Amino acid sequence: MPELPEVETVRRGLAPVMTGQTITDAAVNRPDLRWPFPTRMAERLTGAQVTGLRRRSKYILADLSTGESLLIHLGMSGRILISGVMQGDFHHDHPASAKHDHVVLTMGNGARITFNDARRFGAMDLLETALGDAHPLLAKIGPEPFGNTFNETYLTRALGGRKTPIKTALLDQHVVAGLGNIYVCEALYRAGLHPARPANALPATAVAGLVPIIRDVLAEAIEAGGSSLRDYRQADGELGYFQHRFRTYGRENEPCTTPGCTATIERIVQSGRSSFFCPKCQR
DNA sequence: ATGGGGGCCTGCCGGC
DNA sequence: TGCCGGCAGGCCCCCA
Repeated sequence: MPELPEVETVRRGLAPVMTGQTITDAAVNRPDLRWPFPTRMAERLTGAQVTGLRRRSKYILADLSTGESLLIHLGMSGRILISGVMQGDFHHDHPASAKHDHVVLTMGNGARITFNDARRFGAMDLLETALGDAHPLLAKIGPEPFGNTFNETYLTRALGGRKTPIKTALLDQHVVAGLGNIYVCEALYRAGLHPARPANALPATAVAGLVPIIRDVLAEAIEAGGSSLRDYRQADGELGYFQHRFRTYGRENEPCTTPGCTATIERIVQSGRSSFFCPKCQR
């Protein structure tokens, strides 16, 4: 499910109900997700106060008063839902004991934080907060797209020498953090770049243009609460609505929406993933 | 070092 | 109604 905008939306939803609260109970309903949970995870979570919620790439990090941080990745189908507390004007409840509810945290304020993941490509781990990005899953991830180190100079170097298609390169988390299949397709459409263009053959102007385009598409998606396909929800149960602004993703055979363009969106497969693009607008 | 493909899982949808 | 293939927002790992 989740790319950077969806993960950031979930983080923002969790922050007000988790920050400053103590985890009074941790129900761990299976031994693993993609990998085994860390030893005694439930015990290490119970009684800990959540001092802050951060995001790095597509990971959520909950810093705990114990000196550890809970690392969460949603994989493809992971969801986090809040229940048991009033959320704004509405109370979104979550059916008790739903299928694939793998971890449920109960907070001191009564909130229940449920991690549900049908496909179990998600992950959870505990690491020493002081380790920072030294965790194996974080160590090799590229710069945050909204950070200063993600700029034209950096991107030129990162793409240089890479013959791989620009689509594949931008999907590579070592190049830039947080992009997934949807937002790469949308960014390349905005940039007017064909997804099969070799990454190392882009003109300097195209590379320079990608930096603000990537930031814009992600920022707009965050503002819209992410994109809701299939089962994605914000943590409060609300749907995101950026999917209504897709120009290419999932629009195979539909008309290109660029004013004056009469072409239809095409789909190709690159590195086993669908790429959607307009053959006239993207070269 | 780069890149391609397999594999991990479950669910859903369309076609027969 | 049922079965089957194809597809899905991610990413690690192995191989060339």
